This record gives sequence, structure tokens and C-alpha cells, in this order.
Amino acid sequence: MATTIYDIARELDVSHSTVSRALRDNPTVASATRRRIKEQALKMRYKPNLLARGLVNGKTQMIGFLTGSIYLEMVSAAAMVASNALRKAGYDMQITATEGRFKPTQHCANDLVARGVDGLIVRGVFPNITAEQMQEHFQFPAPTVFTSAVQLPFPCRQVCHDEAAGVTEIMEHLYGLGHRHIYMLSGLWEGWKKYPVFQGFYKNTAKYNLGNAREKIHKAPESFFDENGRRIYDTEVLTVWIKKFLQSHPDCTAIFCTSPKIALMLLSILPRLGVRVPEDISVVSSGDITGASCSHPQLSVVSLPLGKMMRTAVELLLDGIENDDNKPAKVIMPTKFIIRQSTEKVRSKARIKLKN
Amino acid sequence: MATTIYDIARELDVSHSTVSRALRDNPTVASATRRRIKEQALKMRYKPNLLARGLVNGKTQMIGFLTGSIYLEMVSAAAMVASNALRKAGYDMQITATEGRFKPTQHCANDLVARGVDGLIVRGVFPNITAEQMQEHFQFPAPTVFTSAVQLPFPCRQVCHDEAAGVTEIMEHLYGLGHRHIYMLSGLWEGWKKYPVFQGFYKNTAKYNLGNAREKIHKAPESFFDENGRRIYDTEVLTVWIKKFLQSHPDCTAIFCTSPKIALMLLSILPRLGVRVPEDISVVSSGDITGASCSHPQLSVVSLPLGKMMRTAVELLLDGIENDDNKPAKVIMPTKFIIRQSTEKVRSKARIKLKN
DNA sequence: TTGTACGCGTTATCAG
DNA sequence: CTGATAACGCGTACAA
Repeated sequence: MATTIYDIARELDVSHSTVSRALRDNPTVASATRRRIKEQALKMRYKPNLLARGLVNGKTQMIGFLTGSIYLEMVSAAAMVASNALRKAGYDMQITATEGRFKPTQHCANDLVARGVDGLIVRGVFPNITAEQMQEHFQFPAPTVFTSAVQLPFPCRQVCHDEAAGVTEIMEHLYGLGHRHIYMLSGLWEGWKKYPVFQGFYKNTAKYNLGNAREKIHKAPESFFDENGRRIYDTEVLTVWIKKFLQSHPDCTAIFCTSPKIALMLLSILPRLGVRVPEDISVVSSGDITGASCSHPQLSVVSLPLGKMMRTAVELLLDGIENDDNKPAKVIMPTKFIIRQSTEKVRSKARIKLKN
Repeated sequence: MATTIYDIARELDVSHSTVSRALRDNPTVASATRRRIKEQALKMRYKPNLLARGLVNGKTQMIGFLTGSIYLEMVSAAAMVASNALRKAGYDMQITATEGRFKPTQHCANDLVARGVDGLIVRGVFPNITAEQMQEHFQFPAPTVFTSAVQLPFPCRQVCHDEAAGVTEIMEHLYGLGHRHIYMLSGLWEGWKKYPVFQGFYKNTAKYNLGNAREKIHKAPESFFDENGRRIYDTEVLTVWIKKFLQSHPDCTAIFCTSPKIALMLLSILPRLGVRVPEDISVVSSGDITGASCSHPQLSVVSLPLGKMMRTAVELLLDGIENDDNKPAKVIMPTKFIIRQSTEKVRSKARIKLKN
């Protein structure tokens, strides 16, 4: 059994409440006894039971970080930032990854709350969870901040990045390079048609008169989890897919991927099909993972202000906790377009031709 | 305030203990009342207070996952596997990332225990924490399983992968391709000289008579965290570093990286220095991150059995929890060498020459 | 079948 | 300055 304040009290022949006070530097207890108690506590390796403390205080100094997956580089990076920022403010953060499905997500969220977290950071939107479901089921008694690429269509505290603006930059860039046949390769799940990427794509396709946006958006093959817990896009499958795609869309001169991972794979697959990047086709992506700067060619991307977002989220959260409210607030952060080498002037040939 | 069993009891004019029993399907309570109570609980959106439950039960159904960083792809993947395995067994898992330094790590570990976790998975060894410190400070009252590349030099439950064997495979492979000047580029911190990678490298360098191993091992430039929480190896710095290295070691025909990320960067830097991979220099790494299969050329790697390791760790942990013991156990898992395209027959020229 | 009373380890309020 | 005593919400002997 772990030692409790009672053990210390008994040993020193004082009451447990004196021990409790002494341990938290309450000045009402004589400095002499205070010292004695602290020494004894140290000697007995006393560690306060945080469950008990949380129960009586109604506060746990613990923040929950809820996310569908911790596997994505950008998610884990975000978690680190949030964790460090919170630690500075005296809070611990516990990450809970839920696989993105509704049931586990809700379960974990409830658990977090039931475990008495003082606040909640909900990262991302979840596959197969609609906005309506989020609104209905993601109302927690503890202050909550949502962070994602999506402006949630209900009042809540949230900080998101302006992905649509990023898309605008991309389209502007590509258009300036002469591209008129720009396709979007989406790895995103259904049910969130309102994704700003889509909106941005629609808007700009219209603005530059690039044809029917709906026909330009294509869904990438599903990814899956391998036995090592890694989310994998099967290379073979993607190869077949992109081959078919280019055969039926030979006018394509630029591909905009919503996932940098898919973009990176494209960079490696296309040359094998006899398609050069960027000479034949330009590739660009949303999301700046580190691999993007050592790919061949280096990938042009929309960089997301993850660090700022998470620090802001933490600020919002702490504010909510201090003032014991949960009043809606929306912060939208600008993205930054990083031009590297995967985007170039449009090719002269109208149609692309694959090897053999 | 959240609703408690007392609230339900009052509403239904029964005692709170009846409610407590009913809610956990205790057959001693009349099925009629049981239904009434459950309905009422649902209606009042009752959620059990897990702090209180944990306090009285001495069990929380919660496992802590302690790691220096969650940022590495392999760590987050491992976390997902463990989390899912634990969930199946009825446990929740909370991840705590500590930045790898001693103080926060110890703090977080104590916190986890103080919060009443039923068990602990400690992933990796920690920068700047020696084996002695680990032995002294990582003795927790709750069952603990360590997972890492290192066999901890003290009795504990642990599952590690046999990295040395992986190195052996690499060296065998390279030697077979004619390489006699194999260098190791290590991204690992000091203080853990006992890393099996080193041992494996020493052993095989001796075995194949490849010269003084100590002179073959070189430390890569330090990485740092950028504002977005990503661990970055600065490309410029690494470029300068590798340039200098090759100038002073022109005999080098193969580089073995302990970090796949560095290897990937090398793949992109070397060509810019006029060095072709694998024609001029072979590159190989320990750790199979997904980017390794879409690099140019694809990277030969030692693949770690992360999934199996984590599932085994979970098994060990659950065993420890069930039997309420913490008796030492050591599981060592074999790695798998994946030959891709970054390793080839040794070049004919004795010395490498950089562009300009 | 149900209710009473107590304990889990803290903190907080009151007397003294 | 210190010590009873009462919460916090839940589980559970024990009694009814």
C-alpha cells in the first residue's frame, strides 16, 4: 500500500489535517511542524493520491487530448506542442486516440470527462461522425476546444486553419504556371463535404473557369492499418488507381492532394509510369510533413500553422477553465504556401501518355 | 453538476446502494427496479464518476503509456497498437509524452501512478537518463512493462527487439555486396553506449575484419524541435556535415543510419553532392517508416516487429495485473531485413569524389 | 430484495 | 496553531 497522510500523521502523532496543510505549505501550521512533516513525508515516500484529491477538489489539473489517430505526423506534433504548453501552465495532458469511429470516440470522451479532466482538446473531425452527431454528443461538462481544418457548424470554442485560403494560393500558383486541368485527389472521408478544401477548390475552379469542379475531385483508394499500427496506402493499389485515372483523364496537368502522404507516394509512382514531375505533371499537397522536403522532387505544400494553433487552443482552454465558462470563440489561422520543386510550368503537350 | 447515483436514488425513492447495484447488473436487485433505475439513469444522463470509483476500487481500468516523444512515426504507431489491444481487454490507455528529459519523465510517471493507473507501459529509453537512474526511479507500484531496443540491465518486465541481429543482417548483406568500408551514422544520444546497434556493429566489424569500429561510428548533427512541434534535422547542417564526412572518409562505400529519417534525408542530399545512391554509396537504415518505401531509391531497412512487440507488452502487462505481481520477464523479438534499392554492389572506384 | 453505515484519501470548515 | 468532523461519489459488508 502507498503511504497516506494518515500514515504520516500517526507516525508524528499529529492529525491528518495538519499533515495535509503542512504538505501544501499552509502558513497556519507552525514552520517547525511543517518541516518535520515534510521530512517524514519524504522519508516515507509519500505521494498524494490524485484520485482522492481530484474527487474532493473537483479539479484534476489534467487535460484530455482527444484525437481519432495519433499516427499522423501532424497530429503527434500538435500533441507535443499542446502537451508542452499545458505543462508550463501546470497541467498534465493525456492523449487518447480513438480510431476515429463513433463509438470508441464517444466512449473515450466520456471516460475522459468521467475521469475528471479539467478541459478537453478535441483534435480534428472524425471519420463517420457527422457535424450533427458532434454537436449532439460532443457537448462536455468541461471546457472544450476543438481544433481542425473545419469550421464546426455549431457554437463552440474552436481554432482552425484557413485551409480554403491555402487552396486559393495553390490554385493561383498553378494557374499562373499555365495549368488549366487541375485535379484534386482527396483522401478524406465522406460526410464532411463541407471541408474547406472542397469549398476552396470549388470557388477557385469557378473563378479561373476550370470546368466542373465536381468532376475534378477524385477519391483516393482507402488506406488501412497494417499489423504494426501504421496507416498504409497500398502502393500497388495506388499505382493501378493513378494509372487508370491518367488514362481516363489524359488532360490532367496538375494534381492537388489533400494528403501529403499520398502526394509523396505519387512522386515515387509517377516516374515509374513514365510521367515526370514536375515536367509532365505538377503535384502539390496540403500539409507539410517533414518528408516533403526530402522527396524527389521536393514537394510544394500548404503549410499549416500547427504550433500556433495548438498554443492558441491551449490559451482558449485555460481561459475557459479560469472563468469557468465555455463560451463560443472562433479563431481562424492563415496557412502558408511553400513553393518547392514539384510544381512547374504546364507541359506543352495536351495529353499525357503513360509508358507502354 | 453531474448527476450522481444519489440523484437517481432520490428521484426513484430508493437508496443509492440499490442504484449502484442495479447499474452494474447485480442480480440481487429486482429486475423491475433494475429497469426503472437504468431508465432513469439514462434519462438523467448519469455517468459514473471514475475518480470515486477508482478510489474505492483501487482499480481504474486505465493504463499509462509513457514515452519520451510521441512524435516519431514508430512511436505513435506503437501507441495505436497498444491502445487498441488494451481497449479490447477493457482498459483505456492514456499516452503521456515527456520530452525525454529526466525531470518531466519522472514527474509524469509519478503522476500516472498517483492517478491510479493499473499498469504502465514505458516505451523506449530516455535521453539523458541512464540505466542506473531508470533502475532507481522507474520502479513503480503498478505493474510495468518496458519496451525498447535495449535490454535493460536490471530485472523487469520487458520486450525488446533484437536490433543487434538486424545489424548483423545488414552487415552480412553489405559485405556480400563487396562493401568493406561501412560507416555508421548514429542519431542516438550518449549515455546508452550499450545500445545493441553499437554492439552489433562492433561485433560484425570485427567478424568481417572491417577495421576499427570506433572510428567508423559517427554522430549525426543534433535535431531540434521547430515551432510546430516537429523534430527536425536541419538539411543545411546535415548537408555540410555529410560533405565534410565524405571528404575526410572518401573510402566510404556504405552508410548505415540508426535513424530512417536521416537515411531518407541522405537519399535526397547525396545526389545533390554528385553522389549516386546506390551506385556510389549504399544507404541502409534501422527502422521501417512508411516514407522509406516511396523514397528515391527506396530505402533498404531493418523492419522492427512493432505490432507484435506492443501486443506482447500488453499481454505481459495484463498478466502482471491479473496476478498482481511484477515479476521480471524478458521477450526478445527478431527483426526483419528488407532489401530495397538503396543498397547495391560496391562501386569500383576506391575513393568517392564530390561534385566541384 | 433493499437500506444503513462505513471506507477509499483528500481538502475544507469550524471550533478550540 | 491544531484537531475533530464533514464532505466528494462510489462500492459493499451487514443488517433488516
